[in-house]
Order: sequence, then structure tokens, then C-alpha cells
Amino acid sequence: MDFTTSLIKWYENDHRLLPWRETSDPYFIWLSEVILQQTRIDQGTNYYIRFIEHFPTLKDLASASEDEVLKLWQGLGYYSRARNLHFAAKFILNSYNGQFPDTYDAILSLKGVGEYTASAIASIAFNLPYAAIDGNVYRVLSRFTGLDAPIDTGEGKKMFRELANHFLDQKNPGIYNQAVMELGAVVCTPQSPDCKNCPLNDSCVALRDKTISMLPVKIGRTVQRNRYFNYLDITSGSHTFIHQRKGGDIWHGLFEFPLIETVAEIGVDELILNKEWSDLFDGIKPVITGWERVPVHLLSHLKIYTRFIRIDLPEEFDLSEKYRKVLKKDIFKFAVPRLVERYLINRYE
DNA sequence: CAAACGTGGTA
DNA sequence: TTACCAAGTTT
Repeated sequence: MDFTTSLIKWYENDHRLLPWRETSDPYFIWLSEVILQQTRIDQGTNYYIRFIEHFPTLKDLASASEDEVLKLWQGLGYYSRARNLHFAAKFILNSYNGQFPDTYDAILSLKGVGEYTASAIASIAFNLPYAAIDGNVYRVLSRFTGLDAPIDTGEGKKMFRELANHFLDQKNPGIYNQAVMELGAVVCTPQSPDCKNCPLNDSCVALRDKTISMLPVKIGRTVQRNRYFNYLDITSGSHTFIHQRKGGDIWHGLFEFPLIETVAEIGVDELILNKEWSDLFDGIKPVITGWERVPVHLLSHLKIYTRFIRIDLPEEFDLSEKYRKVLKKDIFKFAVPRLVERYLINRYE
């Protein structure tokens, strides 16, 4: 049997039962695909379930506020996915009368939908012949054919696209795409793949040549920068202060305490001499009741060193209008970064 | 095109 | 504890 036939036969018998595999509704397929971008199934499944509970239809999602969508997305990372998802839902409701677009080009033009996701939706929901190429597919194709072109350069990607189109099952593109990804996820894994039980092990070039551990080839990785955050956990009577992060930086749309970022690690005694500090408190001398460091927070491209400083202010005091004065007991209603959530759980729960 | 964009699991 | 990297997209 050839690659495609063996793969589909294996998938029909062995695939996992996942919630989004019980439907062909493009709204659900879309939702699952966006949630699973750069995200493991173990991590994304609960989010998918909560999303379809809260937003059973595209119209429900479109009718929600962005803050509500971000709150449901909290902890999943890559928050632009949530904002783009919400934007696209409103767009589909307004421009397509709520009818999910059914051509590759129209799907691709949705915010937050790139080539992979457009191919996945087009093939799975509409049975259109587009090969979806994600990290699993690169790995499976690279090992099966022995192609050692890098998967993160334009030239390499083009070669893998040709391979993917060559192997695509034109009649069952949705099943085929899911089959390749499934194989990559459960058999042809990055480390210690289960080649003994692989349906393709009789014709896999990398297995024959013992190059499994060297494929696929990747070129680059961006270096991590350091950032230094000082969050001000202010108590003003039964209130505290928060603000919403803007675009052009991490965590766009999420909430956090007033933040003073420094270019290097400095002491609290230095921090209170900082101009941002005096601007923030404008004349008032706040009482520092304590402070604590939290473990370094790792992002794909950042290491964030953080200190939370607890401060007491007179009840009637207000910060500038950039900051919202909210009841402390309401703090968990806001979408916050994991880093902040961990602190809140320790401190307020 | 390279870099930005989160978080958590694994070795 | 570092390093990799997961159903990628945007700028």
C-alpha cells in the first residue's frame, strides 16, 4: 500500500475520539483549529469545551464582548488568537449573514486564519482538496521521505508543500489531513517515536537510514530577552487598581496591576526614586507594606523577572484615569496573564 | 523575511 | 535546569 492508503486505513481504525471530530460544523472546526494553533490537545481541549458551552453558535461568539472572550481564553496564551477569533466572528455575522464562508480564499482572509488553518477548515468542514501543513506534517513527511530541507525557510516550506500536495487524498482531504496530523501526534512524535507500530514503517526513509532523530531540520530559534516588571498591588480600602494592556506588546487586552518596568533589576529603594513612581502617586507618599519576587516567567522570546509590591493608600485616593479602581473581590472577573493569575491565587484565594 | 507572540510538558 | 517545541499567524 502507498503512503496515503496506509495512513487512512490506520486512521480509520486507530484515531482518538476528540470533541471536534464529532461535528462537521465549520464554526466548531474553526474554533478547534484556532485553539489548537501551537497548542497541545491536552491543553486546548478544555478550552474548546468551555467555548462551545459559552458560545454554542457563531452568533453567540460575535455578540459577546472582547473582554468576555479574553476571560475565557485566559491562560491559553497567544491572546491575539482570541481577539482575531472574536473579530472574525463579528465579520462573518455582518458580511456573510452569519453563514461561515465555504471557499478556501474566503476562509483564508479571516483574521487569525493562515494557510494551515484555512486548509484544515476547507478540507475538514467542506471536503475541499487543500493539504494542511502543520508541525506534525513537516515531521511525518520529512521522516517518511528523508527530505532534510529546513522546515522554517521559504525554500524548505515550498518543497514540503509540494510533497504534501502530492500525497493529498483528493477524494477525502479532510480525513487525510487529520490522519497525517494524528500520526505525527501519537506515533511519529518528536522524541522517541513509536516506529514499531507505525503503519508506514516498511517504507520510511528515515527509519531505514536511522536518521529519525535528525529530522525534521530546523534552522533558527530566537534568543530570549530579559524584562523586569514591578507590579504594584495597591490596597485602597476595599479596592485596588488595574489597567488593560494595549497593543504593540505582550498580553494585549489583558489586565494587570499598575506596572513599572525597568531595564534592569533594581531595588525597591531605588524604584521609589523612579520618575514613574512619583508620577503615579502624584504627591502622596504611599506606604509599602511588603514585596515579593515570583519565579521567572518564561515566554517563547522573553524571560520576565517580576516583583509584586504591596502598597497601602488612603481610601479616597485615585490614580490617573489610565487605571481602573476596582473592588478586590472582583479581581478574578478580569482576564489576566498567567504570571498575574498565579500571584492572585496565592494572595487572594 | 525575521521576530514577536504564551504556556506547559518532556527529557 | 536548560532546551525543545506544540493542529501557526501577523507584521
